[in-house]
Amino acid sequence: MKEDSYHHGNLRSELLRLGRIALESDGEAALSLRSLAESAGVSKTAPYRHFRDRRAFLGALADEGFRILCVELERTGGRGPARVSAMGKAYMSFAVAHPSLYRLMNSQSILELPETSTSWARKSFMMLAEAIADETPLSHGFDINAACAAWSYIHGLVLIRIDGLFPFELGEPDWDGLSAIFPRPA
Amino acid sequence: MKEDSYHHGNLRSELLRLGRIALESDGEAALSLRSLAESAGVSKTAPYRHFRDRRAFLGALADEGFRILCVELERTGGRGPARVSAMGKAYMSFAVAHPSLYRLMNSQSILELPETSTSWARKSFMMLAEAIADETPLSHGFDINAACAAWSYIHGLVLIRIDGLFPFELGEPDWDGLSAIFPRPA
DNA sequence: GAGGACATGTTGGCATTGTCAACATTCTAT
DNA sequence: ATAGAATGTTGACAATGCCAACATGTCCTC
Repeated sequence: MKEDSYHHGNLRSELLRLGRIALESDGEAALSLRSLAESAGVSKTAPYRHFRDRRAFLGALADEGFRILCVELERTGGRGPARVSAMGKAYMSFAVAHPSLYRLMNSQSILELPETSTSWARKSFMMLAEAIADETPLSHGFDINAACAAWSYIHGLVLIRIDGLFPFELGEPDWDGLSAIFPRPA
Repeated sequence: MKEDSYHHGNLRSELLRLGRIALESDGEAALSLRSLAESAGVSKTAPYRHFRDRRAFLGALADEGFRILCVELERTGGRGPARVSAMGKAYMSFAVAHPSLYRLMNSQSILELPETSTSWARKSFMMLAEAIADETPLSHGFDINAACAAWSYIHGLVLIRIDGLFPFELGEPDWDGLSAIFPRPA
């Protein structure tokens, strides 16, 4: 654990910490393992002892992100419509707080990784889906299409906001109406 | 225009053509101006006579994409609800046909470019927004929040589909219900 | 404790890429 | 024809991902 010992002691978590910072300040494309290694005061290839390659490192960052997201979704209280809108808000808050991380977490090449992400990613989705299912009339049970529709809407809102896609001023989304929109009667 | 002349003759459009192909086959991150130049049978720095830098090249690709999208949205006929759902379908079809291009068109760093995209990008959005406005009760007029909500939903659906985010089988979205969902009465 | 397996870190190197500067060739307009 | 603008080429530099070979430290076993 010494500062100047041959072994760093915490390199893996230190790289992840620096990676989070670099990711949010300059975006994924600009993130390089070499420069992170330098920041950590370690040689250029040291990171490869902890991550198979750059993609695996990004996968680990994304995995962390999903874990945090799960915690924040879990923390939302309430039941029924209130819970759904609280989750929508929490989801948006997370994305606005960590926009590059949010993009990374939902990027194709990262979610393709077999070893990382999938479980936490799936869990965070299931939390949303279940909150929506609670809201569904019981006769319908768990409506996968309604869950996907709701998620699509939130995902779209989030991206349009964090990517600055919308060319006009926007008010706060109508979170309270969220559960009223989905699911709709067939 | 000769094959082996010093001047290529069509380098700009040839690079764009090759760029579209490379973009869809390997994704944006793997696209390199050097390799495109080589494919075009031209030296590694020739592209810089036509595009300021890599980002500007991607911007030109995105611009083309928006132009095509506008054409395809324009082509959708109908009025009222039918037009809205037709546009939703056309939008999705475009994205599914050119997923990497769609991602590029909606990426932050590209839309930041001052010279490209903005006008066509804005136009394609306005087309969607106006179709939705047509559908809005006239007393409401052009409801920017409703337009954004509808766009968010479609954008989310598209990304979830092209990025393969959804961990379950999905049915076709309920396009016919689209205009019934947004706008909703305040 | 001695010694060896294993984890972790380092050096040097290679290929790819973006981009610049300096130079070459061709086209266009006068 | 000739000057100047377009367009293309060569050579170079720095940054990066990643590999191989080697160094150093940790830890477990005897």
